[in-house]
Amino acid sequence: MAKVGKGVAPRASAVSTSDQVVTRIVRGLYEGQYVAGQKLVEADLTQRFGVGRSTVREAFKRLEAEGLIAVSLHKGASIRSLSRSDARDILEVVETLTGLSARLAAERLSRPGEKKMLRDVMSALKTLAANDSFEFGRQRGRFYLLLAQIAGNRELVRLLPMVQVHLVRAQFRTTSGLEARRQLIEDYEQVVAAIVANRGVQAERAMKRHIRNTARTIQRLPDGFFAPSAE
Amino acid sequence: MAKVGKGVAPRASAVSTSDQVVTRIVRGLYEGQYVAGQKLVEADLTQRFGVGRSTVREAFKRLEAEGLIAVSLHKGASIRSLSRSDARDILEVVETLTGLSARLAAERLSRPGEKKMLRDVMSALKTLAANDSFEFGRQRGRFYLLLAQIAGNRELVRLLPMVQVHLVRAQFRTTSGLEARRQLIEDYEQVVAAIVANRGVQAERAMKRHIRNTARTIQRLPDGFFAPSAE
DNA sequence: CGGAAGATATTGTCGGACAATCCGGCGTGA
DNA sequence: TCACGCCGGATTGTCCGACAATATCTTCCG
Repeated sequence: MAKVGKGVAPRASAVSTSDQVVTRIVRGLYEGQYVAGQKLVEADLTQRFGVGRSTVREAFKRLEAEGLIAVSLHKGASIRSLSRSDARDILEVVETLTGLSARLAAERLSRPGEKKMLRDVMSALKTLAANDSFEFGRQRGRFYLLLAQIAGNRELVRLLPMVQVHLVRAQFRTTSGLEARRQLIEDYEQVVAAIVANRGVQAERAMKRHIRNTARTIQRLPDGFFAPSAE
Repeated sequence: MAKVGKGVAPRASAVSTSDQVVTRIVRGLYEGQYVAGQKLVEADLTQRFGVGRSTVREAFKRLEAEGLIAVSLHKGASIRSLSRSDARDILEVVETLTGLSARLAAERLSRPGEKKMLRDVMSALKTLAANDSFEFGRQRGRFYLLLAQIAGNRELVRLLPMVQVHLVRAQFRTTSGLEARRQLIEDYEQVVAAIVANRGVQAERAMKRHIRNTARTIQRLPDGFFAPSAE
């Protein structure tokens, strides 16, 4: 064991530079800084972030594996843009994964702090609903992550953020009006109520219903919102 | 990984060198060439594969995002080894995803060639059951991929191979005796039967039951097969 | 025998180099 | 005018070497 010496500095640098690049790009996505389909030029990012090209390329590899960007040989990286069927496919998967999350969370809710965390996230959502769109999106992501954590399934924690809720959100963020947010919070309330009552099946059903409603709303959008179908 | 689509394959060279490295490492996993927990040293792989270090590092990034290896800062990459709860978590997720796959495949089975493909994969599995363990595993992966394709959900096609069935298989391959393979084929037969009969719910139930059985078998293994729990 | 100081190995990141490939513009011919 | 093919710049894919930061091994001393 290494000499611990004085006050252990909070290891802020437990993240590699390429991870930081990933974070910054994802944040840019959330902030609407990138448009679906937009190209990401290596030289551009190396300069903007002040890092080497290898670092940017490693970040690209990870973002590609996570489905946030598309990289084609000799043509470079671009923000992935979804066709109508892509959106449908993704939301079908999200439906089952978040459903599983909700069910397991209800079945395994045990530690006392967890109920409080749920309440906190919900109240934060309510506060933000009228305000900033960006922070509301972040908080929403935190809600899903919290469910996965309460569910006690690390694979869900790993997979859920990777499932491109980012992207769906980024591409269709413009549509989430104030009324939609009220509906969303109402849906979440039902899910949370079922979870704290340890009713797994009910929580799963409520969550799936919510995702299906979201999917229906998105599918009603005109073609202009989607990339041309790849089939 | 790819190479399953239509007959026309004009993109023979649509793979970058780092993708080839990924493929070779995954193949090595299937072949039992790597042990869970084993370290992957960059210099070693650069020499063995005759590629540059950046290429190997990019391959690592992707393998890490897919959950096949674990990379920690300044300590390098190693084949991910699963604790008992990791295995449980992964199989819970696999259960819902393959269940969804089976249900959608049953609901959307339409093109006539698909029934034939299902039959072909099944007969190939039966042929291989008594023989090579490696090829059997490959064919098994092809079965799941085929279901996702028939389901017509590209996100499933993208996610399923990433869900580390590889790893579960690599780590617990030794346990899959001949009797287990017969049982597996029987389970698959039921799934296929439900799919060609367009009975979605039934197909999903059969598939989930199969995965649960697999999980139960794995959980019965002694502690020595697992990495020490990370909680 | 334990543990600390030093030596060695490995990784993280940068910068440069070069070939392969893509893309946009230009000229030519119909 | 339009189609087509060629050309040159821009961008990517990959390799190499360099160096600092960190981890791991070795050795020596009390």
